[in-house]
Amino acid sequence: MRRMSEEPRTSRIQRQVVQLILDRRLTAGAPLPTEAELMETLGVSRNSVREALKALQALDIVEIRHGFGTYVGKASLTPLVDGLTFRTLARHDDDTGALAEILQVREVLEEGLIRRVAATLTEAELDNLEGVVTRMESAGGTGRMGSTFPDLDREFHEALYASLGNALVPQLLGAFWTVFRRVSGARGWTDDPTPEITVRRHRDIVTALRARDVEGAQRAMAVHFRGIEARAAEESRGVG
Amino acid sequence: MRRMSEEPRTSRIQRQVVQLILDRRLTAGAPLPTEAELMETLGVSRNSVREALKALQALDIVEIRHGFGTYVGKASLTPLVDGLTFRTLARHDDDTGALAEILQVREVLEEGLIRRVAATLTEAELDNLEGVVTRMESAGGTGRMGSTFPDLDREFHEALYASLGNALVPQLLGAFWTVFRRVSGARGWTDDPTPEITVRRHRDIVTALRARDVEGAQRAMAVHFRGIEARAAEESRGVG
DNA sequence: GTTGATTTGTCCGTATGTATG
DNA sequence: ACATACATACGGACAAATCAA
Repeated sequence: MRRMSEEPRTSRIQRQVVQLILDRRLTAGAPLPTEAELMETLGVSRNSVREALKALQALDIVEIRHGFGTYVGKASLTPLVDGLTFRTLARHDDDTGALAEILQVREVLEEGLIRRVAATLTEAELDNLEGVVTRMESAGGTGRMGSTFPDLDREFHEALYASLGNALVPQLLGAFWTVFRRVSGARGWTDDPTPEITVRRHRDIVTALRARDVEGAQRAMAVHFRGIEARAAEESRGVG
Repeated sequence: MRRMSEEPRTSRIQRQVVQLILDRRLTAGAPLPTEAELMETLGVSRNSVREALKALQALDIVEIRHGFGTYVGKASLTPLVDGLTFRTLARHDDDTGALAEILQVREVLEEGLIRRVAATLTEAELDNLEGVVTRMESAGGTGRMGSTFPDLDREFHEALYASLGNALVPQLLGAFWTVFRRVSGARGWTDDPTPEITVRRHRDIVTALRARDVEGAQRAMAVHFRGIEARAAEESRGVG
């Protein structure tokens, strides 16, 4: 007769800590019991507590501040970023494939999302978007492309879907964007060689949105992604 | 004179282990150095090694088997599932909001994706989809709904996008699906009260696809999601 | 089936670094 | 400068799980 294998202590502690957060209705930033308190409450050693907290920290469910305390985390999508980055970098065989998959998901998402915001975008929001494009233009025109240009690109896509009121959307898109950029950096890719064209793609999107042309906006977004895909393919060809 | 705060040891070890996997071109399932070897190679204590490995395990970048060894993980999207589940459960204020956000992302994704597969789906794949729907029908018709019905629903949506050749898509959809189901379970929601309608929605999708009616397929998918949203809203209203 | 070797799981005690007052 | 509270890190020890002889 073999005893059913029990759950590992660390996993159990992880669940218990999560349950504690849920039960006490703690929100992000709220202080958690100290390691010593958790040791006593749960009846386990410090090592077990620490290993469980480290795992939860990796998921951004708890945040540990050295010499200060442990707090409820923001549960951001950084674990997704880390995982996707690792996946992409680890697939040496199917090099450009993993990035292309992420790009396709982003493309499908944004082409669908832009249809939904096209009708609800206010003039003020359109002005804001146009302002971002103008800043992209001046950033790209001043010779060498600083770190601001990609950030403005990200800002554009985030601002575009702000009116949806869906907090998950910008986080997901931001996660994909960050993975793309990290992998690009790790592979030593050059910056956008034709920023003027990229700026124009964005301006086309705003123009279509201002005209309340839903189909045109989606088409402009699709064209934008064709450019990104072509560039990614070009870069990976140049490296491989 | 204050020394610049150094990077925490555990974080550094995490990066080093990841780098080791990348440098040695290890793929999922490949054995990693033992804790003792890592201790010596990296010149750190066993606890530090273990905490780093626990964090990487939470990200599914490494897999630890008790009494056996440590291996390269599959880098699945389970961290995303854990994070989204926690987020949804932790937001007591905006209860149904977090689930609705996930549902909206899934909806935008699937409505866009079905357009792309509509043209490339083979007759064999359509037959397979129809088979899944038929099994759903019989599972729902036999009185009480076992655990097979939701699984068949998931199988349908996964098989639908298999021809895309994008491995990320089914994983992402599967992650959203799992979160939805876990949260439903945690809230004690009942099973689908009208399985016949759900089955019909799926059959409508297959019918449209078989007719190569792209618009119709997208519309059928949209209708399907309207039903899911309505049910979710109903359930959360009944609980709240 | 038992034993032994290997590897991870858990615990303890101690010392050190960090942030706050 | 000092004291307190807390997380970080180390070394040693034993328990539990797995596999192979």
